Amino acid sequence: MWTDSQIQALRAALLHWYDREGRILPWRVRPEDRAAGATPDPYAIWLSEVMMQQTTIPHGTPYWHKFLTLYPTVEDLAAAPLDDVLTHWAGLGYYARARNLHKCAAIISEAHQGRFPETKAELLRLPGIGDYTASTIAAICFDQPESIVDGNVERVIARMHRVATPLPKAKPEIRRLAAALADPDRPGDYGQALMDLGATICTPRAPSCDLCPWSDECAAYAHGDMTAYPIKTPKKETPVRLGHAYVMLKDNQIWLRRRSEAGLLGGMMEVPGSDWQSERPDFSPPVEAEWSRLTAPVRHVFTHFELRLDIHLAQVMTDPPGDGRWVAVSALHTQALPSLFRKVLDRANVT
DNA sequence: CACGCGTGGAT
DNA sequence: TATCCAAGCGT
Repeated sequence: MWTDSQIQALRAALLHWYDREGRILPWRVRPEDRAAGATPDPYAIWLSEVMMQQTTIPHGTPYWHKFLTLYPTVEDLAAAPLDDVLTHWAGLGYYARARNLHKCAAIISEAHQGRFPETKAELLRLPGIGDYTASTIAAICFDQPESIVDGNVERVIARMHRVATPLPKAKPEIRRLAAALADPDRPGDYGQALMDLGATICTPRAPSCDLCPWSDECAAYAHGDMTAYPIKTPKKETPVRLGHAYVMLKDNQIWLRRRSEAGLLGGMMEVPGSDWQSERPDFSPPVEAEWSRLTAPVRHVFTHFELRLDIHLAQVMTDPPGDGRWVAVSALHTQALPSLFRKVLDRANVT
C-alpha cells in the first residue's frame, strides 16, 4: 500500500498537527510536561477511558473531575461503597461501567498492590477493560506499541482506504490497516492524535479536509466521497415499550426503590413502576391511594427501545413492602437518579 | 456474533 | 421532529 517513507511521513504529519492543533484534554500529559518529568497516572487515565466509552467529552469530563476529587487513588475508589459509586455515576449512563469500575478497583488494589498491569494482555483480564481501553492504557501510560482503535480511528482509516466492507464486519480489516500505520515509538501520542483528528477534522458529517494533514494520502478525499465512509449496516428500528410510573409522596418525601443488580439500570434507584412491555401493563400501584394521572406520558429513548411512561401521582399514607429495597428521600436527594427518573420527577413537578 | 446497555448534543 | 452517534464492553 504505502512505502515505509510514506508511512513515516504520515506519522510525522499527524504528530506535527497534533502538537499545534490538538485539543488539550484534561487527562492528557503534554510533551513539554513529559519532558519536565511528568508521567501519566494510570489510575487517572483508566478512569478517563472508562468514563469516555460511548460518551461525549463534554458530558463525561465533569464526572472525571468529580471522581478524582472524591477518590484520588484507586485504593480510595476500592474502599468506597458500590452504592456511593453508582450515586456519583448517575446521569452518565451505561451503569455496568460503574459496577465494573468498582470491581476493577478492588482487584487492582488488593491483587496488584495498587498498580495497574503494564501490558495489554494483562489489562484485558480486568473487568470493564476491553480491546480499546487495554490498548490505550498500555500505550499512553507504559509506552507499549499498541494500536489504538476507537470509533474516530475507524472512521479515519475507513476513509483513508475507502474500506468497502460495512461495519461492524470491517473491524478486523480496519484494525490491520490501523496497526500498519501506528507509530511504535510514540504509541500514546500517536493514538491520541489520531482520535483527535477524527473527533475534530475527520468528522462524521462535514469533515474539514482542507485542514487535514492526511488529505494527500486519503483515498476518499481523492474520490470526493468522504462521508460515504465508514459504510455501516443499517440498524433496525427501535421498538416502543409502555409502562406506568408511580410517584409516591410521603409528606415532603418521595418513595424510591432499588432496581435489581442485573440488566437495564442495574442497581440504580428508581421511581417505582410497572414492567415495560409492548402492550401497556395494567394500572397496579404498590399501595392504595388517591391516584391522579398526568395528561402526557414521559418519553425516553434508550439505545434499543423507546419508553413511554404514564405518570401517576399520589400522597400515600401506608408504607410499601419493607423488603429493604424501598427508601423515602427528600426531593433534594433525587439528583442521583438515572436521567429517566429525574425526568419523571421533573414532569411530576416534585423536585 | 448480534445484541443489551444511557444519555445528551449536533444537525 | 427525527436521526445520528460519541475515546466500547460483556455475553
